[in-house]
Amino acid sequence: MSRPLPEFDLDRYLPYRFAVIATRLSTELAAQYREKYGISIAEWRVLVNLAYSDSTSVRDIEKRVSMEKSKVSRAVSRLEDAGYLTKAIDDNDRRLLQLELTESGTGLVRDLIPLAQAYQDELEAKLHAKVPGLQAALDELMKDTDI
Amino acid sequence: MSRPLPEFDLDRYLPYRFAVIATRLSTELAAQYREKYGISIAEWRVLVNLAYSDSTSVRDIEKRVSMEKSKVSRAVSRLEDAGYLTKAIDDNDRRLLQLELTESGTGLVRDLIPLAQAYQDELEAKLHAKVPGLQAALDELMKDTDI
DNA sequence: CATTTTTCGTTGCGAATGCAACGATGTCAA
DNA sequence: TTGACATCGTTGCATTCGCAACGAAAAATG
Repeated sequence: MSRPLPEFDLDRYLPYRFAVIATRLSTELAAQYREKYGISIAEWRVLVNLAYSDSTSVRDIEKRVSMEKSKVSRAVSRLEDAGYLTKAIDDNDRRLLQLELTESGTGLVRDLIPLAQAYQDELEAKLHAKVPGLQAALDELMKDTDI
Repeated sequence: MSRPLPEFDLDRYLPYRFAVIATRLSTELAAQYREKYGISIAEWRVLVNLAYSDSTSVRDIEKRVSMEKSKVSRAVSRLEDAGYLTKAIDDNDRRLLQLELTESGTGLVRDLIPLAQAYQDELEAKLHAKVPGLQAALDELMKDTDI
């Protein structure tokens, strides 16, 4: 007969839980963005990072979002083609790109944010008092890039 | 001049945070699994679900893990080819599959679990007292399939 | 300086992904 | 019973993905 399996509580296993929840949250949102504005999640992240952080290069975004640089690069190219941002070479370091939202891109972000905020509000309402504890835990998990 | 952007705190935005953390956790783990045992995350999930839950059909796993059924189906096929599980037709409902780990599959799970548990322990150590609050929040987010 | 090493962004490529469509089976109602 | 409808798992297909390799540029080394 085979030996018994080790004890293991799949329902508390954090990598698994995070993956499942992240997929659910993102899929829901992605549907809204794609349907209404024709952009993907990767593109959404690039737009919002340009609008709400100091990230200006592909590398800045890559680091900040833990997104593969090829994924960032392709998202940026699509957004450029759509006229939502411009690429320029950084004069101080000619390897870097300086990404900048266009008027059109800024306008798009203005439209996207209320959708995002509404979803956030919905989640926080559902979580009630659990929000601070959750955010504190997420802070901790984000702390080291290399867990 | 363009109107200002709405207020928005990207660093607290839950779908975004979950996606980033989930990617980090999974990527780290996936490297270990692939390197040591040649299996993907999708395959890992199928194996562990068969070992530690009552899921026996593709659909059970699909529901439990929020994984596309085609993804489950392909993971199952690869695992079958590798000899880790068997497919049988459910006699009560001939549309369903009854998936079952082989000896070899059970052995593999026995090897995988300590790795997974070590990672969980590491995360919990890092989170200290924040674990219960986090798990409670995750419970809440998992509650409704359709958030 | 010259040379080696590192960094940035892009691209090629094979693998994985999600979606829709499909055949087979089961369910339900007329 | 029969026909319409729903469900399960697979597969085809276009898209996306991650990784490695690359050229260009900068930094480090000597």
